[in-house]
Amino acid sequence: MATPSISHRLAEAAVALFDENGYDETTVDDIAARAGVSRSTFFRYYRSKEDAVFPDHDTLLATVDARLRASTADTAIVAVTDAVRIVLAHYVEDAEVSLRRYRLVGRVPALRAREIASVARYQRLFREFIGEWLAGSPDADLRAELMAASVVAAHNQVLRGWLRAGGTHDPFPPLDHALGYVIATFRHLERPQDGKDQVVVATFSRSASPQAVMEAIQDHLGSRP
Amino acid sequence: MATPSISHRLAEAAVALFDENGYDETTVDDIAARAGVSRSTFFRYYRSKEDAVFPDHDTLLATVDARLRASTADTAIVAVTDAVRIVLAHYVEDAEVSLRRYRLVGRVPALRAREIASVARYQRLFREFIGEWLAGSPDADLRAELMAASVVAAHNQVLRGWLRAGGTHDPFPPLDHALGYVIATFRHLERPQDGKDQVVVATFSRSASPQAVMEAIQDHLGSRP
DNA sequence: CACCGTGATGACACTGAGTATTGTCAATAC
DNA sequence: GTATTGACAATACTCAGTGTCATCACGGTG
Repeated sequence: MATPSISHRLAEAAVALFDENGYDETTVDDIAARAGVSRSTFFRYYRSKEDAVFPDHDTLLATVDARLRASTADTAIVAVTDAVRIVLAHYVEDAEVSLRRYRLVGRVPALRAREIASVARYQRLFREFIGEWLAGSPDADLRAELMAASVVAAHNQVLRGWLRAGGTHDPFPPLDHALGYVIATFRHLERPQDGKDQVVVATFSRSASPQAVMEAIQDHLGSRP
Repeated sequence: MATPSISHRLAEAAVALFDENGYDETTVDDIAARAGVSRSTFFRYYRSKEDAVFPDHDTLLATVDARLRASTADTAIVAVTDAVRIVLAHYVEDAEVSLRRYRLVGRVPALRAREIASVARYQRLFREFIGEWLAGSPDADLRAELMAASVVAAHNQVLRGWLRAGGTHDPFPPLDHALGYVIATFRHLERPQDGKDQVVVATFSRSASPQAVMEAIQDHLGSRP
């Protein structure tokens, strides 16, 4: 259409003004004026000034939630990696906007706080999903918490690297690497299929003393009480 | 002294009023009036309404920072666990206040956001410290990010459990368990001392097929590229 | 064509957080 | 005794966010 949606015009006006004049210096009136609507209309589309910077977070969160829920215990790991890829893909799709927002968020504490809060919402989602997946196994809550935190941290690390590099390279190989790392690290979280068919690998240095071997074994056993 | 510090009176008045009348329903004027000072005095002691709920976060953060900086690469793990214990100890010291705040934060989204932001600051601190510690090793940034996230997640999991239980039990054994778990999980993050003297443990199910063993080994190797 | 319901928008008023400025008073220094 | 400093109060201001009501465009209906 000739005139893009009001919602989109508002978001664009907001980011442009924040960029030009600074966040605190820009009033909602300014944004509404630039978008050619009234102040009240702004608040009809966005609950707050910050909201205009993160227009589609709720949608994305719902998408991730849906992807996680559309899986069984057998496909949990795939669901998690898929969900993370969805999020990253969302940033990559609109690299222009993502980069501008990244620079903006870096300069405005209020926006940084907002972003951190939304990251926490993803982490909570993953935690709940993984918690259900692991339910019944020992330390399920703890493990779910740790794995959710790691998954989200891995995503953020890759995303930040991509943003800092100016959104130039393809971030999915790094993401796969990072997620592979997380999954390998947490592989022993998976519930043993039938309790007897586990495969575990151990190697010993030929020069290792029996004491050193014992300590390694104790550490290993100590982590699964 | 007969009259406690104004700062303390303000914080107490704030939490009391938030408890009685709700957060949004309480104005800064109310808080100041209850503390027997003027509105402007409130803002002299706290930058915002939320600040009054988390009076000593900055101090605690500085303490943690100091503890981390007062360590070398050799003692990094001890420093991390110590730092986490400092934080938990701070909550336990004043269980009364911690519990009241926990209930309050659970009900007020604005406070929850604030708390999440301060958790992020701890995580950042740990990430930087661990990053320096691992500097030079492959994937140092990624590993630092993951371990910091896990350490913080472990702490929060234990803290939440303690708070939900009403602050009754001693949370340090659970913390040790959780941290032990994290450290065991990330043990292979430690840089090998001299590259040849590692001790690694591997066990195989007697019924495992050679293929299963090979897969396990490949997974193991895949996590250290 | 006149009428009517509906949904989007604007105009406006109000509350309250946070800031900045200025004034006042008391303690301490000199 | 006077000057300086610092803690607090008083006041006015900006602006985010909420709520209410009027207006206008519109599509359908009689």
